[in-house]
Amino acid sequence: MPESEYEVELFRRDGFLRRQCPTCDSWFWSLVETATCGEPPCKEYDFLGRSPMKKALTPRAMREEFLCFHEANGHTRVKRYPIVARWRDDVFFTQASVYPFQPWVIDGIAEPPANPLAISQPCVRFNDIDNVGKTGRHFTMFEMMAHHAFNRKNREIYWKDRTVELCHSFLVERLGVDPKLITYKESWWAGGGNSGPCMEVILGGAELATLVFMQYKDSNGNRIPMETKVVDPGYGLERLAWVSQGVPSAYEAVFGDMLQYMKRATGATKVDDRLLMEYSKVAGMTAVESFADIRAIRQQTADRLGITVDELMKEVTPLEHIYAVLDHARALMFVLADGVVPSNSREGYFARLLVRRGMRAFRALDLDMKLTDLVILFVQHYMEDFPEVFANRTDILRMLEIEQKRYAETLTKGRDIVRRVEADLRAEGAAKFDPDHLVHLYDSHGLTPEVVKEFAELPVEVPDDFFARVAARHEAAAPKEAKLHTWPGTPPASRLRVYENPDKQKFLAKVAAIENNAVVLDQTYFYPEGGGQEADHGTIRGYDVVDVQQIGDSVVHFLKVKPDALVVGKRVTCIIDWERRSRLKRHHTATHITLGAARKVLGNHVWQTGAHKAEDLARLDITHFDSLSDDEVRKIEKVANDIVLSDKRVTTKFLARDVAERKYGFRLYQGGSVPGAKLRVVEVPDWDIEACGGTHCTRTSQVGLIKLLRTTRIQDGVVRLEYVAGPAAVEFVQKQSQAMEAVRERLGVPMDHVAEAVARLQDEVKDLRKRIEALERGSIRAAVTEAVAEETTRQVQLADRAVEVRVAPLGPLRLWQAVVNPGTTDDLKRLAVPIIRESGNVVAFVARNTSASILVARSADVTLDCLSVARGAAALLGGAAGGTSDFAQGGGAKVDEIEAALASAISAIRESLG
RNA sequence: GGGCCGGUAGAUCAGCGGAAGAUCGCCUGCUUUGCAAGCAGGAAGUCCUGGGUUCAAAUCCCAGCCGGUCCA
Repeated sequence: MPESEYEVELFRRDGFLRRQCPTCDSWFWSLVETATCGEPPCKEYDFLGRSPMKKALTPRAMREEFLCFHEANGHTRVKRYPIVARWRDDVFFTQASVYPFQPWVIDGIAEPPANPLAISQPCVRFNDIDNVGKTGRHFTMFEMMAHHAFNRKNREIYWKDRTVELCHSFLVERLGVDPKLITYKESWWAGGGNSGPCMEVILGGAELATLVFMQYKDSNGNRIPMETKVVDPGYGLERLAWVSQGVPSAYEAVFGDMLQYMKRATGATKVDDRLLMEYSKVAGMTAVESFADIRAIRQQTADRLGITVDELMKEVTPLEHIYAVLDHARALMFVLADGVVPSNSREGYFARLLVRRGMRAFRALDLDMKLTDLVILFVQHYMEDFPEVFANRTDILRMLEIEQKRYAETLTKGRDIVRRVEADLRAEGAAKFDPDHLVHLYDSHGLTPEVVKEFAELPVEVPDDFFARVAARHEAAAPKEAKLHTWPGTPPASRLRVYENPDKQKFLAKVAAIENNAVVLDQTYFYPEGGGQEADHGTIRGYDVVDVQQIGDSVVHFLKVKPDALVVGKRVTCIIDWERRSRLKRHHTATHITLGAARKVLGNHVWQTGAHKAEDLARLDITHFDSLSDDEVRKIEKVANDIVLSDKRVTTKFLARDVAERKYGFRLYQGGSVPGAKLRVVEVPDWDIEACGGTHCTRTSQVGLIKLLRTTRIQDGVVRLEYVAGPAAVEFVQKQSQAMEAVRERLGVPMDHVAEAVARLQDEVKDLRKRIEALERGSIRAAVTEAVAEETTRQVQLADRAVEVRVAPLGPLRLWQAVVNPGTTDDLKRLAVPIIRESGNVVAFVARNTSASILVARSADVTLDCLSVARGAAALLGGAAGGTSDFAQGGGAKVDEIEAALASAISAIRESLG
């Protein structure tokens, strides 16, 4: 790496020296000679118990210190961004302070809210979740503080010199750190498609910050200089607070009161600080990648302290669980406050993961406590700095309660499942739960090996590669479906003018390009499919337009047939199918109104996760933790229609992205990420505001009736509403009342008695069916109980018809035969069962339908192999038979052979018994 | 978005190609001073829906609906 990349003014001015670390070979800068670069594993923490900072600061104080310092140095303090990154579709969560500015701001498309700015951004990362609680430094949720400067091509704010200077003086002047203790380590940063040089700021063996100078865009192996160079430093708030306090672990520094509360609740005996410090030191030295690393840390710590690993773990394990549960509760509070609904997919799954891990930690601690208990405390602790956690507390706690209940149910069920699996294992003679069973129990039933261990009596063998085995079951890749309508290559650019005049129904345009059925015009008022709204239809010089798609900078019209009469360069008349457009418009505005209604009725956690507006139906997917009750559906429908009737004005306007975000917040991003510097903001006043590119009614009253048709829970945490509006609603209501009227007429009752009448009919059918069965049985039984002296024919009632059954004495037994035509196997069964329930009977019945059936059965006290008899007869029918020696059935396709098959069965029986 | 598991009596589930079952709960009777219980009998089923394979499907295959679970 060339030295010039890193040699900043501060280093020259204050006389920093550049040296290479003898252990890790990396280059670093410091004021005095130091043995190594100062960062683990070259050097271990030496701030524990003796902070290099002048004051011990809580995270809150440290945050304020940082933000004030940068305000004093020309930065504007900005509010934190949501922890759910709804403005982008490549990630679920905000994982760094720069995420809110990617991609629009750093690509130079949109303006930042201020420049330069200072922020403390809550982030979540789940890749280290296994280490949380164990390493002294890993969290799932943390605050990344930063002072960002976005250097545009013609407007440089500041770059490396000032960045390092700010960092240095913050540490030295504000936090009172001896400059001789700080080292700046040269490194290279890459992430999210960008890269650049960076400097790691090391103090007391800990990395406090990474100063990233983002200046390249990496695209397939090439490093392209960015037009906007971004100062992207990341200061770990938790890390800074920890170092300032010099306590044994970051958790001790961050969780303060809550930690004391938990320690009291568990009655955790005071653990020797020295032990924890050694543990943190060793953990700090290790890059933790697998459980083996954790094991190594434990061993090494124990060795240093001169105790066994067991002795160490006895002290430390309860604390690890306490740390984890505190971390998870805090992360949940933020994640749920920002509108994540726990679910089995997407971002919701991570919330579920936190709940389940948290509950398991409580179990391990043997504590009768819930995450909600902790979250209530965290809300109180954070409400001053983050009032939104207080505002949403009811929603947060409700979702947590439900989630806790669900996991409790999973565990209750799990206990039974484990018992059953265990019984099967014993039956097979297995002596233990092998890895395959454990993987299945986890993957399909959510039971971790530790939970299985708890429920099982057999020994449980957990393989070290357990999670790798689980992962191996999830490797199959999903094929992407191709788009229906495409243009080969890149179509020529064209102007989309629908926003300039959304009322234009007819216009002239010049044909710019033609490719098969696809046409590009120089300008168009056709709405291309987008934001869940289907494309406009219509005609271009008489040719039917069946689809319109935005492809790059172009709008492509797809025609029903190849437009042979169109000529490139010629002007053509274009007409939009206005009936379709106005239906789409109504459904789109109805969608915004309904979303607002769902939010109002169900709560603030309701977000749109998808929507589709067609001509005759609209649907909206929202986040919600349960399926909707009839009452909730009715309420949403009522509230939505109230808004329709209130005749509110629907406004649309273009706003700069940062202005819109500042003014309306992130509720704007309902439909997912929206591209561009400017957002089109659609507002139903006091009701709903969204960034939306669709076409809309100008007043809510134009939507007409909104009729909810049905709601389904399309996955855990997501409910789909289907509804119609305007003329589509009228059509639906007409069709439905017509259908209802037809039903009512058949029943011959007034409309309000229809349900009752149907219920009565159902009961009647049930009753009749039973009576028929009873009659059948009675008639057959009557035939059976009569004495038989010689061969006779008896009539037996079978459902709707009488069947002739012949019965003949056969020694002390009675032999029954019958041909049921038409008849099925089931008929034979019903006929035979009452007979063979009595003693001394043998039956051989055949039936004819689309296929032929035979049944041979006997009473329990008769000795006869019915199965072989049936087999012999079925062979004649061209089929096969099965069953047991006392009850065999079979059949075949040769329906004309039933008489012969019966005769053969009878003679086989006579032979065997005679 | 994808993988895996499941849907049978009011509840929990067994059965997994040849007569729809168990346990608990429910009803009736008997036993018991009472309770807990015991004994005998009984009611209770669209085997999720629709196609297919088969002589025959709760059972096998396909599609759908519903639920659970894991992964990204």
